[in-house]
Amino acid sequence: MHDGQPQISLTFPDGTNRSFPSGVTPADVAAAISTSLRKKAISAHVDGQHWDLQWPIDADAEIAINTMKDAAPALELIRHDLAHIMARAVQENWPEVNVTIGPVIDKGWYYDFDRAEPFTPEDLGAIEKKMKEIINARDPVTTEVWDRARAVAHYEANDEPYKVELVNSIPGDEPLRMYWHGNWQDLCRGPHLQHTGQVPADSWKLMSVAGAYWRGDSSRQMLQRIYGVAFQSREELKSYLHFLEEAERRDHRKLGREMDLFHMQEEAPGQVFWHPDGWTIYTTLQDYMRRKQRAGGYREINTPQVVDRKLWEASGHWDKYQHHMFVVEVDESRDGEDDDASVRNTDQTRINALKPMNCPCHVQVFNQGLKSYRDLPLRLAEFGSCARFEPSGALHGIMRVRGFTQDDAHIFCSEDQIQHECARFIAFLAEVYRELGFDDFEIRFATRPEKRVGSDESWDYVEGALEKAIEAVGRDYTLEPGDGAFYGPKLDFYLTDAIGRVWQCGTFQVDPNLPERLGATYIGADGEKHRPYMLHRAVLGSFERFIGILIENWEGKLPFWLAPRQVVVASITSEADDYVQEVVGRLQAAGVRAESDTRNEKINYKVREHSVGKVPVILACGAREVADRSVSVRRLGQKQTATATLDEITAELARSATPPDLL
RNA sequence: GCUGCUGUAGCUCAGAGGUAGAGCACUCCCUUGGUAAGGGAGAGGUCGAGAGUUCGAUUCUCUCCAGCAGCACCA
Repeated sequence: MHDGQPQISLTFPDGTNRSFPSGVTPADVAAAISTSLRKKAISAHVDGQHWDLQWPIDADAEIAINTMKDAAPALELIRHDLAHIMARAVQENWPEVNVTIGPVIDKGWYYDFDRAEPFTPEDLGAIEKKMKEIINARDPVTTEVWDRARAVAHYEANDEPYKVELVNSIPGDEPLRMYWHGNWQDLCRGPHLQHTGQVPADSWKLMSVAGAYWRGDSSRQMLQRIYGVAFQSREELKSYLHFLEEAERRDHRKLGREMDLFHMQEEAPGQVFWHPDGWTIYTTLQDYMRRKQRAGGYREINTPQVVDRKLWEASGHWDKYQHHMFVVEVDESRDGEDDDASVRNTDQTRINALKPMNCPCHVQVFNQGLKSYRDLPLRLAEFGSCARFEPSGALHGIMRVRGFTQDDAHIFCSEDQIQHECARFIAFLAEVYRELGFDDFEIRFATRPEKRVGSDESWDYVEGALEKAIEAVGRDYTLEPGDGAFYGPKLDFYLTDAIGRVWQCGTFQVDPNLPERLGATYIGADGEKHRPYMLHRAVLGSFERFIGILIENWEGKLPFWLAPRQVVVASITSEADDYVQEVVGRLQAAGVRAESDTRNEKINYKVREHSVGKVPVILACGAREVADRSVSVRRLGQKQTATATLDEITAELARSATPPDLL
């Protein structure tokens, strides 16, 4: 900085500005304000861009200096520096390991390595130890801009092929930036902290190691990815680890087994064996949806499971979706007496597929008989059982399965009815979610993708209709440009569960394509044939997945009307056994799912067992209750008990057992 | 599908080259007990499937199946 150097003007968040020599760094700027700010500074925002304290500024700009009090940049820097510190620790422990990339992600970071042997949990411990040494060393972080040839030469000399590929893939007009932590060097966009000691020593943790493809491409090298989480304080780390434990406690696979709701087994991977209590939840939910849909103007239908390939060829699924379909070959020449599959007559083999979706079948229903514009909108609903051959690694409990049932419906309508049907659907979905205990949901609006069919005018119209529909019901949405289906835009509906996790359940998709492929038409007021639009829509998504979400949301303690076992009436002494049976009979007659427990066990034992089993209400009966025809009421999660007369409790529980739409 | 890990009693898990063990659950007996586990006894397993090495495999090797984590997938 000498006299005569060009000056630039920097504007601070409070609106004041000061002049500095061109090439000034945020570190200099902070120092010019105060020595304490220079010490506390971690990075800056220059014209909104996250800026390293060491990077020069050479034009007028708005500047804000960040300290650890600015949570967003602080977390980004901490996590990003930890990624580098981890990579350095790995290479110091195992110099032969190749480094690749290590970005910041939600809650932490990861770094991908190429190493012949897998990292073990013990290795993670060794890496953490080394990382702590690096942090304690308070190594200064320095940076330089290199030219491409130097960077390539450097990485070729150091035998780092992934870095060479990265350098070559960075656009030519972007500067290549090198960073050093002590002697360790990495190619990095930055920014970074000023020295490794600025990373909090005890608010991060290495979590796991797993495989990941180089550059996310399943045809390329599988690398080893180490995940870490990091926060600004130890308390935040602890509360995150607590959240993970909470999620584990709620795991529907564990609760499903403990509550005896369902099981799965090797012979039918990705498919659910529902037990009586689980099926009670399922049918209660399905009965509810059936009533809601009937009241909402839908007509329920049912269509075949096994359908000839001809229909799938016509719908386009055979081309685009075949690898996800269960294909069934049937030898039509067999007469049913020959059970030897090896004597199949291939000339007469007919190829069918289990339906992965209901839409083509629904068009078949629409296509029967001539439809008039007066029939529109025609809302056809089906609890459609579908089979999809999901990749084995994608399966997850009852949440991601190969056999499932959707609360599916297709609305056949004219173009000018789309907006109204969309608004009507959002209101319908909001009511269902609210009644099921999810008060809030989020809408994401996915618009036209690069690869698509249909004219721009048609996309303009349909996207406009959806947007107006969302506004008409007074909802916010987030835009996801380019994420729509190839045939039309869609809305996806996300709900948030009790511990803040977000689940996509509902969907609403506009489709002019399938009616065209399958030749759906209706006669308009003008007497001519017209092509209907088809609106694919679901509220729950699939029953299997939604029940999984319900179990995890409520930690198995479902609302009374959905609880499979609502009441257990337990005897305290065997002298109350007859009375217990009478109480159970009264409750069952009132529509409550009640059962008795007159086993030869103490009341403590029974209370514990049914509490663990998540039964919402336990009614205990001993000599006193028999004498005055009452029950002792204990509710799940409450320690104290209350006494109620048999009449009172029957009326109250009958009301609690009533589904929300019938109250 | 890919990488890694795992598969032993209904559940949770221990174990070792010489044909297996705990706790809970289950059955029976004693106990009639007032709100989260009363006491005793008993029964229960082709150690995921197949092949190989070995005198001998549930244990070691290979293949397959399934599960778990992540990645990829979720027109």
